[in-house]
Amino acid sequence: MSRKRLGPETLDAVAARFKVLAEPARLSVLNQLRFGPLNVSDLIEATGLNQANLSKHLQLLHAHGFVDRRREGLFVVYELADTSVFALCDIMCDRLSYRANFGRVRPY
Amino acid sequence: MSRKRLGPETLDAVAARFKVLAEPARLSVLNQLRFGPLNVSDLIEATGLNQANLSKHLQLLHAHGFVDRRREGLFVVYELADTSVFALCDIMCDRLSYRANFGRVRPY
DNA sequence: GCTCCATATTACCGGATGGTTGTATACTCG
DNA sequence: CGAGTATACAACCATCCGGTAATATGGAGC
Repeated sequence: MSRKRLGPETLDAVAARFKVLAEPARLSVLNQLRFGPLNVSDLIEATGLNQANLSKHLQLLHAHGFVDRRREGLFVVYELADTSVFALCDIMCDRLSYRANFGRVRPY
Repeated sequence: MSRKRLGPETLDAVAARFKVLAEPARLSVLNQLRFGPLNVSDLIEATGLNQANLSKHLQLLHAHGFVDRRREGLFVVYELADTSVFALCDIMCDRLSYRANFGRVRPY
C-alpha cells in the first residue's frame, strides 16, 4: 500500500497495459477464457468477432502477456496467462455499481 | 470473487473506465493528487502539461468520477474521488515487475 | 506434391482522441 | 465598471486504432 510517486516510464507502462484492457472486444475475449482455454474458432463463435479482427486482438493480448498460446494440431489454443485482470475488473465493477446508485456522470 | 460472465453493456462500461486510465498524462494527474488536493496551476507545474491540455484531461477525469472539483476563490481545486485507482495501478505494477523478471514482451 | 482447413498478416478506411492555439468565461481587486 | 488572473471551451490537426476484406502461412491428410 501507499507506494511512492511513480516515474514517467512507469506511468507509460501502466497506461499501456490499461490501454489493452480499454476495449470491450478484448475484455470479451478474456471473459470467455475465464473458465478454460479455447481455440480461435471457439472464440469466434463465443465473442461474435470475425476471424481477422479477433486475431488482431489476440496478438495484442498475447504480446502483453495476458494470454498464452499453444498449437494443438490444426488449431491454436489460447489460455489466460494473467488472472489479475479479473481483480481489476472486479474493482471497476464495484465502482460502477456504486456510481450507478450515487454518483452518476456529472455532465459538468 | 469468481463472478458470472459479464454482459456486453458491462464490458463497455468497464472498458470505458479503463480507457480513462489508459493515458500517462491522466495517470500523472492522479498520481500528483495522491497526497492531497491541488489547484490547476499547481497541477500544470507538477505534471508539465499545458493549461488547455490539462484542463481537458481534468474534465474527463471529473466526468468519470475519478476526481472531485471545488472552487476556492480564483482557483479551482481538484481532489481524488476514487482511490480504487491506486489498487488498480498496484496490481498493474506487480504484473509489470513480474514480467520484467520473467515474461518480457513476446514479439511473436 | 496438392487440397483443405485454421489462423495470421497486410492494406485500407473511418472514426476517435491527444495536443495546440486562440478565445471565452468566471472570479478578484481596485 | 475595468483590468488582471485562473480556468474552461472550441476549432483544428495529426496520429492512433478498431473493423473489414483480401491474401498469406502453416499444418493435416491424401
